[in-house]
Amino acid sequence: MATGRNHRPATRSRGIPEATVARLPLYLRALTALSERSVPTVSSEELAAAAGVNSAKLRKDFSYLGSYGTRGVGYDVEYLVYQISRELGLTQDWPVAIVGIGNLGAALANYGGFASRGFRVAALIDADPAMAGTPVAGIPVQHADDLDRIISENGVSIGVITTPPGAAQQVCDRLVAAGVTSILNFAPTVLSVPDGVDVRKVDLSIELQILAFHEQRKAGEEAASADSGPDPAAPPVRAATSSRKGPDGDMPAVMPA
Amino acid sequence: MATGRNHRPATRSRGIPEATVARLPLYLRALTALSERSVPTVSSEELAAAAGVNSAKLRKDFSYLGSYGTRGVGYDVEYLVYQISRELGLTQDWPVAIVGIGNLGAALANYGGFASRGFRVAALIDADPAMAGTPVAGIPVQHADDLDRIISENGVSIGVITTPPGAAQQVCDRLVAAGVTSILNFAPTVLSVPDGVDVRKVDLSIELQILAFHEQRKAGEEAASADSGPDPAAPPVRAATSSRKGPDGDMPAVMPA
DNA sequence: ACTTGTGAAGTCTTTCACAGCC
DNA sequence: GGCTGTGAAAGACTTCACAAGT
Repeated sequence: MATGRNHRPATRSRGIPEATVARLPLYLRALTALSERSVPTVSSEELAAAAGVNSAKLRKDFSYLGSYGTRGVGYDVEYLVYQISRELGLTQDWPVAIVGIGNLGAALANYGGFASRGFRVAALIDADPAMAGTPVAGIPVQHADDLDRIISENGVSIGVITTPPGAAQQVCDRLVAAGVTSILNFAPTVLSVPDGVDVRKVDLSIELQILAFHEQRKAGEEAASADSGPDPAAPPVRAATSSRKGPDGDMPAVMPA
Repeated sequence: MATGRNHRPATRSRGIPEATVARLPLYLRALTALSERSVPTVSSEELAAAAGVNSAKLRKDFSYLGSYGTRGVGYDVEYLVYQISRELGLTQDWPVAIVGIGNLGAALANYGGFASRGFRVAALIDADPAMAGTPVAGIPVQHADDLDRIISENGVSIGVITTPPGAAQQVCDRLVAAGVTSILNFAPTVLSVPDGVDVRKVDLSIELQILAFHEQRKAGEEAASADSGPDPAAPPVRAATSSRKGPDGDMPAVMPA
């Protein structure tokens, strides 16, 4: 796992499954909406619907946190909001630094969802000297030369990388050296980090490619009869006679030079 | 053999596991980089390292596509690039429409990774009449009133939603009505769509919250040298005052009225 | 000698279904 | 009547380890 994943082996620490952790924010959002409408309690069925999951899964998820519901009644909204927030660490303030203030970096700096929940954009950093001082979302951009100082002065432990791919690894190294231990990476690169540093990746083009895969399936199914396939751009050629065995779409065999 | 029949694996992706599909773009990116450096062949070990996964997983993934390697040698880079591209449906052109041209929408419109592989930003749509006609990333923004026409005229089947959350479901409905069958949703909302429509979600604040969870745990580990509590599992301590039995941190202030 | 491809084993996640409580 | 909490079963995914091929 070159992505610097944090593997916590056998020793059963009080482990909440990763899949559950990934859904807690979803529940929290749904609960917050209910809270704003002053709904006092909610059943697993209702909450699950609002969060877009099924209710058995939700109940199982909550069971890892403790017994926070009341049989026959449901869950107390405010109480759950607090418990999940605490579990996620959102009862404290997390200063975040965004590195790479291009289109995407600026969009993130302006994104309301950040500030709304424990996260505070503490610094914007860019390598372009021309940007230094320019305020983006009301926060002045600082130069990358000062990255170290900025990170430690602000006590930043979560960094967001929105640089071009070529710069991402280097920025990552510097962030880690300065004390950052969690990174959200928007650059389409595989980052390598030392043990103990978490990386999460958001990759727009990967998401689109996954959609395209399913989209293609749908189209193929529809016209399952004819239409053997539009001849795409020059397919590479494969060598010699041999044991190719693609599941269906085998192709004219040719080999690259 | 297994006891059960093969039921639909939720997202029917005939044969190829969803987890594998999600990694194909990663492999493709690594392969493209190799291709650009004119590397002719690559072993599962090398390619796995470049993609940030382990080699057994990669080989298993490829085995779902067919036997595209050569034992004792490795994989032919160009050939694999083609096969994966075809599998993902990237040998054809996918016109994409982005709805909601705020900061994020504009960032996406400018994002090079889109165009680079089969995806073409065919239309930008926004509800603000003041934006109509303004070019963003060289493409004029069109008004949401014409959404229907724009989608069908351009043959768009993939839509990207970057509107504020309040507008997302409505936009989604209109996209679906106009013929879109795959949606990439950046709005922090659970979209409901009819069967046959795929939705993928990218949620920035969720990613941050997951990082915060792990970050918090790291901090706690450091400090609490002694194990966090007497008993991590749930012992039948349910007596005492009331029936709450959270793992450790019991309530502070935020209880309901 | 070297690397792929894959059954089998292991682990993680989801779902079922019902006991227990309101 | 209601609903939660949870063992147990089912299923999906990963990893192991080695036979088979070049």
